[in-house]
Amino acid sequence: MKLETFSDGAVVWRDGTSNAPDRSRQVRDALQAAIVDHRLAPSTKLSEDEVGEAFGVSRTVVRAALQGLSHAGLVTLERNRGAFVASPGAQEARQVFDARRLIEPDIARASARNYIPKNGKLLRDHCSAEAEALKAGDRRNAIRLSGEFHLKLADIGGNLILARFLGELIARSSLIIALYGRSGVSVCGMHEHRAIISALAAKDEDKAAALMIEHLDHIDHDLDLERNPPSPRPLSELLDL
Amino acid sequence: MKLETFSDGAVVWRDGTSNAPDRSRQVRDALQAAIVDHRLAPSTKLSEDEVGEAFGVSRTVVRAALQGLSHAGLVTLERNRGAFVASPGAQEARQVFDARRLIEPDIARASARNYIPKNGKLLRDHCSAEAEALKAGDRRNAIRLSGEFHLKLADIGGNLILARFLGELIARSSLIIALYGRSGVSVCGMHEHRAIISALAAKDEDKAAALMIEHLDHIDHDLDLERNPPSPRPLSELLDL
DNA sequence: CACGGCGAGATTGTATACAGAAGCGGCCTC
DNA sequence: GAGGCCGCTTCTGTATACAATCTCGCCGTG
Repeated sequence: MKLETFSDGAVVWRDGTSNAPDRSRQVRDALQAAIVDHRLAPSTKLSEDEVGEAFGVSRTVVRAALQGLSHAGLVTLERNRGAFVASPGAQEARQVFDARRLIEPDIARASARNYIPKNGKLLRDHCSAEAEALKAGDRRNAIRLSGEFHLKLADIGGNLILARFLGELIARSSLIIALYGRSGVSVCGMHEHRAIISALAAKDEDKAAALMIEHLDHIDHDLDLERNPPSPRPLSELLDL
Repeated sequence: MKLETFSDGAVVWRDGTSNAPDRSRQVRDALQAAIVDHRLAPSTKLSEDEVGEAFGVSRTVVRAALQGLSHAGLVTLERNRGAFVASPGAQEARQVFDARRLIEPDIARASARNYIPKNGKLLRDHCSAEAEALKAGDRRNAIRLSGEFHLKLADIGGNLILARFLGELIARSSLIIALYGRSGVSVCGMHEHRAIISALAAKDEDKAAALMIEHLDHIDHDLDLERNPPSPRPLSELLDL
């Protein structure tokens, strides 16, 4: 399948995640998923050989995936030493959340502007899935869905560039929560998600933005950036696919 | 991009440009520079072999560089077809500038907050260099310096994550100006840069933000997003290193 | 004359081989 | 016994070889 570009700029440029038999991206996505839902702890070493063997691909492919993750800030590459799951410091954590506080209210506004009923159904279904995962104690899916909610909002907002930025920020947030989260579980107040949906449905931009700020503040207040020293060096090996 | 993490959380996150004999990054930077200052036109094909020969490296290194540029939105990769200098459509262009209008005022505010006299000197010197390049008709350097001014502001602002995002946005802006710019030359009203510096020196956050918005609007108004169809493209070869 | 299939050439996708750097342990020295 | 030096091992960095896929021109047919 090809990627079509139209003259008027209606570029439907979705990352070729779905249909492309792009092995490197598959590995990248799998690793990102594993990092985001805390199966791979910060500072875990990602040896090229090891990862390659796990996915049945050569180091070439793995390297491409790791470089992509590095660009997204989920992995740090150290020359001649290898790749490690990122372990953001307190300062970096603050900057990530500052960036989110800047971007997400604007996204919420845009979503309210662009809102159509179909969005509401999708978002509500999403929230139900979240609730279900949370109730079932399925922490992995709860975390993933919680982040995806914010991403879906960004998609509705319509600015694909901001959406991609936010994707990075959310992924990194997940790392940060893994390192500094207090409760860890109540990652994202799901009720707040529902409240935001209501504001969108009412096309109330200001309210949507305000609720988003409040929501982010709640997530932020669940962090303890002081107490936790960057983290020692646990070396775990859990790549259960 | 290497990330050094200290135990106290003081993350010094320097691009490994200077000391690292990282060939892939060198190629990436050279290509980015060539794209940004319009030596490489949008839609130009970047053949791996060709680029590799130009820099005297193997395709392995080139591929890494191209993938990085693709992630930054300066290059589009098409599977089994190769890499091309990106040719953003009108919609994408609007999104880039919308993102800048969102991020840069905040950066201006932060810069005003963090301002110390040393910054003023650096920025004024930078402006002088801009003026000089402009007067000398050195379009390449004028464009580059004009963009770098915004980046320096982001550095002063202190949020490295936003600074990196902005770096991407500025690079892409350069592409957009190449495609849709009317005058093309008055890329960035330099006087507006000076005005912003004054606002920073006065630590007047609101004024700095307002001036920044105005500045971005001016750049934006120099674009003609309607008229220009993405543009067909020749194959030029101007990689003067 | 137009259209569609087909094959040669070119270009990318992936694997593998080799070279060089970092880490580790043993051994020697003081 | 402690510390430092030097080899080995393991890993990454880079180049290259081979396979898969696409492009484009050619030729045959309707």
